[in-house]
Amino acid sequence: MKEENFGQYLKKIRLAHNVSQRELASNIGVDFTYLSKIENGKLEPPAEDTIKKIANFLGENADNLILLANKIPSDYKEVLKSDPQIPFMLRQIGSFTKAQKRLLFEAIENIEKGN
Amino acid sequence: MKEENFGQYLKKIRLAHNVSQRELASNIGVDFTYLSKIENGKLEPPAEDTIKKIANFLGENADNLILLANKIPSDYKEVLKSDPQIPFMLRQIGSFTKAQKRLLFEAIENIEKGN
DNA sequence: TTACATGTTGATATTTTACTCAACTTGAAT
DNA sequence: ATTCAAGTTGAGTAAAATATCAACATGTAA
Repeated sequence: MKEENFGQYLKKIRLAHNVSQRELASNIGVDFTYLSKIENGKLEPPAEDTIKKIANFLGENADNLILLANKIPSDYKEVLKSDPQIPFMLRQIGSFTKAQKRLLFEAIENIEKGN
Repeated sequence: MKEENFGQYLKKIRLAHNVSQRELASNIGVDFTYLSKIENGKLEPPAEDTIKKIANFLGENADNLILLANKIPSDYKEVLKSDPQIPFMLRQIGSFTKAQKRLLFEAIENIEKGN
């Protein structure tokens, strides 16, 4: 199962919202030809800020789009720096099995609920 | 409690290892004057790759150094993309109280230990 | 006092990122 | 056949990121 790339996904959501390249472009403040090239994989995905504007205009989740673009949302920095254990934790999670991840998500649910 | 910056910290660990700017520089493949400026905050911290080489040469933790440089280790991308719930989780954790974080770290410990 | 190791500074260079602009193509409606 | 909206392509560019090089200063040990 090959991963969908940014360009393909952008085109898909843009069309799903019935928006032309020109319309999207003018609303987010870039040239429409730039979007064309991105959708066709001729250029790399845009900067994070531009991606956020796209997400915003199309009502999509910005984090997803940013990660698809192979970037890490820069907001995460604050979270990661807020506690020195968090970076460490993230690496641990990276080596978790699916079952362990499931347990983790459950644990988080419970912590949130205050159990 | 003001946060220590990259330059100050670099200088500290470099000296702790009794290494001159020239020695460190030549071992990681940059000009030593560049290190000088970084240590004195005249220039921004180096690229992630360069930071990794520093960490490696000085036997320090790369993630720490990279985060100090106000960057996110790009390795985290894989973890974040490995499961769509992880980015979401990270944001949740960002709004956790200290107590909740403590609970979370405990939970992770237990998951690892297989309880 | 010379010599040598270390560190600093100013000017500049290189590379990468993130785009723009002008020209052209394609397809559908009039 | 013309027009018009939409999309594509090639060449070029501006700014930010990441450094280098030459010159000089500073401390210290021979």
